[in-house]
Amino acid sequence: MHVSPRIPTLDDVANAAGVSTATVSRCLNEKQKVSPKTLTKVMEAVESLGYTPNFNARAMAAKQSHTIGAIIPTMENAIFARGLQAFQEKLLEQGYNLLVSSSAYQPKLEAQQIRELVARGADGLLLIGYERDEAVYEYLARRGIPTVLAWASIPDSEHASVGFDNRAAMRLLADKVIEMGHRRIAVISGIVDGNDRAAERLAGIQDSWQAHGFHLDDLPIIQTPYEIENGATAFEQLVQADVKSTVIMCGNDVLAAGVISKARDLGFNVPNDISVTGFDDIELAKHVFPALTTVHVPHRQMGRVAAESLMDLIENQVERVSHQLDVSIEMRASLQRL
Amino acid sequence: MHVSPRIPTLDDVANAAGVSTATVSRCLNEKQKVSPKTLTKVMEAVESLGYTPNFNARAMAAKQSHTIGAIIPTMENAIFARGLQAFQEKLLEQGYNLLVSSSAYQPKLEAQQIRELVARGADGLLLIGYERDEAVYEYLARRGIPTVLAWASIPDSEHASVGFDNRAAMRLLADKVIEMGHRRIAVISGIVDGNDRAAERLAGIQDSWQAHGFHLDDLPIIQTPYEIENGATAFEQLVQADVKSTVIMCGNDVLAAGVISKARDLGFNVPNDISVTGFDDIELAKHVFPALTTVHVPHRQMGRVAAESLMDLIENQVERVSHQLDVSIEMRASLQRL
DNA sequence: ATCCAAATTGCAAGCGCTTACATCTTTTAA
DNA sequence: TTAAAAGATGTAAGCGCTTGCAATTTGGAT
Repeated sequence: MHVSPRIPTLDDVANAAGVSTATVSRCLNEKQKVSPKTLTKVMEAVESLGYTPNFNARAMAAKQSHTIGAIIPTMENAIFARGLQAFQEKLLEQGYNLLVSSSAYQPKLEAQQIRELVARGADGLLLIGYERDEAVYEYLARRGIPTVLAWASIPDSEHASVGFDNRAAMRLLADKVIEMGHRRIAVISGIVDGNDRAAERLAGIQDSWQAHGFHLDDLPIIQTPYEIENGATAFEQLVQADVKSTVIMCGNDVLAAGVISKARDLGFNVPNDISVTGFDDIELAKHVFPALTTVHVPHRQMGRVAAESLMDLIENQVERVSHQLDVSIEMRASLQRL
Repeated sequence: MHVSPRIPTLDDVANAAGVSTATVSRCLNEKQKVSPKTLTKVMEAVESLGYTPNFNARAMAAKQSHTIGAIIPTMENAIFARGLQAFQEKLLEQGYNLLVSSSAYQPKLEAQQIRELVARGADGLLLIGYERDEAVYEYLARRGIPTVLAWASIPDSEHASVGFDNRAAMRLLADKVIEMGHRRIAVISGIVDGNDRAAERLAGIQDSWQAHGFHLDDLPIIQTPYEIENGATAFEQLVQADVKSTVIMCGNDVLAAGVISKARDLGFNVPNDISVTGFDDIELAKHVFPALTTVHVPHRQMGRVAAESLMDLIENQVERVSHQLDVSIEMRASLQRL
């Protein structure tokens, strides 16, 4: 179908401009090392030939790709969108490109994609959370790939990280819920297995619950993947199982949105009959009805700081640092004093 | 910081296994051309060295990357998520990888990212919609990059496409709205400029409006970027401008969700006081209250078919084809008979 | 004019892999 | 037993670019 068109190379440009490939390369990468005259000449040739540098060749020769890889658990909902957006913007400022892939919350897939990105020559990596096979970290260390972990705060300081304490944050919210008089809480959590953020959030609720003198056996918990539909289903199960709670605490806003939706379908008035809380404070949280009480996460700041940290690791070879960001409780109508 | 660890190469593996690099390469790519004995030997070496092929080198030598690039207008909301997911799944089945970037609805940025992906050696491209500078298409043609356009049906058949007729679909919905007795419609559209889907959807409403004998001057229209917050704001503007409409037709579900949210805040009962419609039928549509009447788009099918078409273009060098998929109107509670 | 440092350029060696082609082994069939 | 076919492996030439180093030019300063 295609007539295999000849794609212009550095050589072509060099010939057209009557200089060596080295000079052309310099025009493209270190303009200041080239005389203005030559620069013009070369750029004209580039222009008229429609030359675009071959990325693979460039990365191979230069041994760096100016590319950062990020692997996020999902693109299906907006959880990571804003943070990643900020991350990318910051990277672009520094002349780096971002390659994103999604692991669908599957550690195996994530490991595979890490290798893929490294094989593609990523100069650095952004990973979500800290819980993963030790072999993965070893691999990264062996290859010397600067990596920052985000969306979580890391217990040990073995890795660079930018995030917040999911456990403490959720505990804060749970404390507030209990303070407001709630004594029958049900939890709809994300799948805890292989997801440290979900696990910590759940633990935060449990911490609070126990600290207030309650027994873990009296805390109903459903785990389900982060999807709006699953939040709805989980709530329905709770109702069918005749669990009487005054508040549903959800592992994130997406689940909470599902709960609110289903609750209304089933004739519950939120928050009069039952309160609901979320986590993340994604855009949706303000727009469900009633507006969602949730934990506000500084997504954009996290993305920005993560980018800066990573740049530091890569370019300045600085030591790993961990940034712990502050979160806050966003009180909205979905949570009512009992 | 890093001690620049030595990363194993094909050569290392070859030495370790006592064979030539060519043989190792064959073990990795065309096992059947190698004796079982050598294969084992080589694979062991690969294993013990922790070898991972260098993607850039491979792509350069083989002149193909087994990588497909996709540029979508936004990752911020779920509009493209499901379709892209299906697209990727299909690609993986065929041994291809997907590189995604987002153009933020900016044609300039899209053009730049197209070059970027091509420079990275993408074997093919998935683009959204058809409206773009002719120069871009020329560039693609010149480089011989197989491309399929999705989420729209293409008027001419110059390009391969997989999508649906946004205009006809929206017109169908508008017809229904008018049939249900609505005579005062207000439109909250996406930004039409540089977005053919948005433009066609708007045109679809106008088609219907005029076909029913109304005058375009009597059809209030607000254009705003696809964000939930913007839908809310736009509705507020409509109210403040004292536009009395019985239904708000939105360019997509995200805008509609914002409208529903703001309408409630302002004391409107949807759909009793005012009806709302969307487009896309993303997951959220079922879960807002009242559930959103919208145009159902077969996202997953579109993704799958797009992948198949692209594979065909690339591997079988078949001619371009256009697939037009069927959409349907999803009647839900947000639209009420007048 | 003359010389030297600084500024420009070119040369050529890779970067890590694939693959056409040549070479060497093994198998098969007469 | 032997020659030809088939199978397995090796050789080496790139793929398109960057970059250390050498060669050349330029621009003062003397």
